[in-house]
Amino acid sequence: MLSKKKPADQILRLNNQLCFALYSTSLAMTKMYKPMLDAIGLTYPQYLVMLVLWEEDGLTVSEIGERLFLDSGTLTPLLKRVEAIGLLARQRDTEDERRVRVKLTSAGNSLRSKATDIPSCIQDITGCPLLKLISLGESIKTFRQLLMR
Amino acid sequence: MLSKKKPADQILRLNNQLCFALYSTSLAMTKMYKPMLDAIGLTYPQYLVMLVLWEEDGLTVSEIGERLFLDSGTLTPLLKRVEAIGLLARQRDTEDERRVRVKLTSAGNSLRSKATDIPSCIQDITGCPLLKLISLGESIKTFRQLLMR
DNA sequence: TAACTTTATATTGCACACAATTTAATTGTG
DNA sequence: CACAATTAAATTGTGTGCAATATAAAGTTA
Repeated sequence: MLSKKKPADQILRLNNQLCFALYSTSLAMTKMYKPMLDAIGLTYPQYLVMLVLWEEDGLTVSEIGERLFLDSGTLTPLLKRVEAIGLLARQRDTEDERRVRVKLTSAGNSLRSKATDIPSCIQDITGCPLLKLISLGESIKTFRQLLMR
Repeated sequence: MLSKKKPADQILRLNNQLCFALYSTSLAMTKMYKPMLDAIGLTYPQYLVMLVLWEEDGLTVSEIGERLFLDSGTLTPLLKRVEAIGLLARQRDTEDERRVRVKLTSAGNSLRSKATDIPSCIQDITGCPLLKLISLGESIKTFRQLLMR
């Protein structure tokens, strides 16, 4: 009968599985997106910000951060770059001068139609059935909830 | 009856699911690891390099890169930092001077025992059954294979 | 209302990721 | 053997992530 405790080798390999699987697959996903995002002039995190604003425009920096789980140290310079390419405008909230509201420009709104084609490419490239992709996404999000408790 | 084509809203939200689930969960995982890795003085990518070397010591930079899916632009400075804290040594291969072999120091080897405790913390923190974690890891790795074809 | 606390964003510094280029060593070819 | 082509790392430059700190506005309290 085998020992109940696994040797360090196995434990460290097991560890390898989930955390490294997430890490490496996330990077691989970003690489797969890159050619498509290059075509519309965005990086992946910038694309995420646009997705958020396409869902709800005029959010503050921290509201965007809540949705993407990113803080101002990441978002402020990122938003400035997206502003520099003309897709959004940042302006202090007149109600509360501490807040900065982020609004899409017309160019930012127009870009949405070009981005619509991107998602289906995951299916094309991976050949993975839609339901499988959805199911995997749900499992990962459930796990994220557990991690962030 | 509903239209077969989903509106852009839904498509862009769906897209949100898998790619953003991976991205945000990977970052959440790294944050969860941070206190444990701080205790042994490593960042998460540095920890990955140590995992690789604990499995097989004396690899070249590109061999480490193949296992982690990282290139020299990422690894060279990272390895220099880990070398600076005394866990490994980088030396040109005498057979082929283009290659740099990375070998653990005794401190690097000793650290292994301290790292053994880390993996089980995922189970403790998430309260997720081991088999579920393994299964999720396998699904993600399968998907990674499809992405990297 | 002046002093203190909290809140929202910005800044700074460090460590990745990665594309693109450079440097140096090795291999392949005539 | 000379020389072009290939290979392995290193370097450079840009863009994240994030901790820690700074700044400034709003809210709170004595």
